Amino acid sequence: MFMQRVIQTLSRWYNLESRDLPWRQTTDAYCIWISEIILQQTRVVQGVGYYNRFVMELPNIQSLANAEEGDVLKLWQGLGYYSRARNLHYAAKQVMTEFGGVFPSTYKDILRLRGVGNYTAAAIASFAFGEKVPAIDGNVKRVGARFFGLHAPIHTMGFQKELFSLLFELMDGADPNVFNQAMIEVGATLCLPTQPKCDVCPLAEACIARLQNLQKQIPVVAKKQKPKDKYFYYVDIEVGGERVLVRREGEGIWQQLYEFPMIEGDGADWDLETVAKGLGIVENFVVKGDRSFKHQLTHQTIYARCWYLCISSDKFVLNDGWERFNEEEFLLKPIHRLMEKMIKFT
DNA sequence: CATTCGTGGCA
DNA sequence: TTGCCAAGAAT
Repeated sequence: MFMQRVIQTLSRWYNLESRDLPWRQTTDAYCIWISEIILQQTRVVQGVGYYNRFVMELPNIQSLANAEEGDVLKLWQGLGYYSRARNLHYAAKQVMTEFGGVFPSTYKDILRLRGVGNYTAAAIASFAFGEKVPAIDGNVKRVGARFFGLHAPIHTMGFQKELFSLLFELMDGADPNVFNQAMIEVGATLCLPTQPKCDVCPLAEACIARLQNLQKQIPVVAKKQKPKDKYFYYVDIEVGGERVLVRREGEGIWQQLYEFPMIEGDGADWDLETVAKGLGIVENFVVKGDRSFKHQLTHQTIYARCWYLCISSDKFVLNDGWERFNEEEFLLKPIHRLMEKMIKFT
């Protein structure tokens, strides 16, 4: 049939033209799992280095389950969405306790793991175990919407259910591994949001959006809300050659990562005296520098100002939760990009 | 169903 | 400079 030939063309294109990526060299469910978590909302070029370091350092489920959470976070340093690292660690323990140390091999079982949702479970089940289940990520949503000519907004459940049904039917008889990988690959390299390369696309002859010239109208994407402003005032304190850090607690952003002592402000141009008092610093100090920068997040913009203080003596008493780090120790602790930027300032 | 989680590249 | 958003999941 026509569709069967299109899928053959897709498969042939994938085998000839797909990128050579490290996680495509293995059928080890553990490695594929690590790669899928790393690649959530993350570009391949950014994730590949993290993947190589991660599987080198923690090559199997046992080593990850037995690792310290701080070491797992350290491997994640700078990648963002740090709950992925904590969930990964938690899920490794799940595999040890709930699955007897053997990585689950079905979509249904894989879905039980913390941090593994619809897409990731389908990806692992099809890539590592050949299970027939569509893996629908952002790429496949775009490819599918255009290929089937779906006008529903891609973030809705209605779209998700219809696409799942259509893909499940389309992949009948195909190799689930190759089919899913190929759909993702088409989205990542050809079926781009703007300027899709329809002239070299293996799906072009059957693509509704292309046949009706609707590539600009499909997929229908919801507008994103504007970022809100937040103002963080940090102090970089040096005490006797050591720096002061605080570990973030609670439920918010960057939880369990280290940062300079900070108070949140309202946007007014606070002076260092006010910030220091707000942090409970009453000893004499000397200002060594004053740097500020803007940091973009998904739904907020953080305006951070960093002051570099030198506390004059060893009489300085650390507040509760404050810790001292020398340069060597400091680099071993999990820190995030914001911290790295600040350190470059001082 | 809407928000909240990072980071970096690019038009 | 600003906006967009990439191999999503949890709440």
